[in-house]
Amino acid sequence: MDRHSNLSIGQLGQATGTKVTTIRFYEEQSLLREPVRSRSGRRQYGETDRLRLAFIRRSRSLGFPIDAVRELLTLSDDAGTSCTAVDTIARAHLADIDQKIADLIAMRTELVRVIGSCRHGTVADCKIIETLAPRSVS
Amino acid sequence: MDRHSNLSIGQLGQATGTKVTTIRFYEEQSLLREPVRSRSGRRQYGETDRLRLAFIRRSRSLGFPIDAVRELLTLSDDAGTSCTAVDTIARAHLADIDQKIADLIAMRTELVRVIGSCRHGTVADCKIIETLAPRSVS
DNA sequence: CTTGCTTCTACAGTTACTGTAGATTGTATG
DNA sequence: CATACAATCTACAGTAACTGTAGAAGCAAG
Repeated sequence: MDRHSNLSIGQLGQATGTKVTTIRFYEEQSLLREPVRSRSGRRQYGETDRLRLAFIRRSRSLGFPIDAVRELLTLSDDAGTSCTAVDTIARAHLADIDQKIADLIAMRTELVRVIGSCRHGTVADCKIIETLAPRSVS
Repeated sequence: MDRHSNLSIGQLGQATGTKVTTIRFYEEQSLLREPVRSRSGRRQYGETDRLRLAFIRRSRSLGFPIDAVRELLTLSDDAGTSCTAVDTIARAHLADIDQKIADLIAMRTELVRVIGSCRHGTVADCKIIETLAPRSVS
């Protein structure tokens, strides 16, 4: 009682903030499975598709390229994937995620500081550039 | 004693993990100022450019589109920007940043769980998709 | 002075969408 | 039931943000 909430492509788009064309694009890239079709050929989606698409969109907006999203999805998809493979993928992304979190917190802190100083009537000069330490390049 | 560390475009690319062509692209988009040129016409960069480019790259990898990066840069650039304007920009991005942080922490937690279960020899089925609550659509 | 690497401009190609055209279908009134 | 109007279909062209390549010129080492 969940598989077949039966969303049209338009409704799925609405529910996830995704353009209809983008959904078809993800299908073409096999990020989304080919959905069941109605007698007249229209795509029919369920709750699982909605969660999956929401995940894809969120990941993309966090700056993960399509290939990274694909990898993260395999963690969910293949219950049959070996522990070693899962571990490798998960670990690889963990380092990246930690870096992203640290960067965002630094940005956040600086923005809060600027907003605070604004509230007291002062235009603080924003040091947002300096707060992100340059990435160490191998 | 900082303005003129005199980096070539190649060195700047190295220092920030950016392709030379991408640097020229950012210049064209006025994310980077037009640099001083050597007598023979080669671009010469300084420490300020390096920090700025590092910031741009980091922001991009965090999923901020070019226009958002441009806005964040104006916070740093225009000491003359009004307090109201600064506050508006900063606040607008703050909400986005908080959402990104929450998403990344959720992903991180799930990855850590999967890695942990792997270490104990079990293949946990990864619930990473479910951890990101679907974005509420206005 | 030549060999080889870097940089230059200009433009074509790639990734990840986004929009559009023309046909078909589903549905909400008159 | 008709018919208008929105949603969907396929197919393909356009956009954003790079990325690569060609051909010419600069520079440093041997």
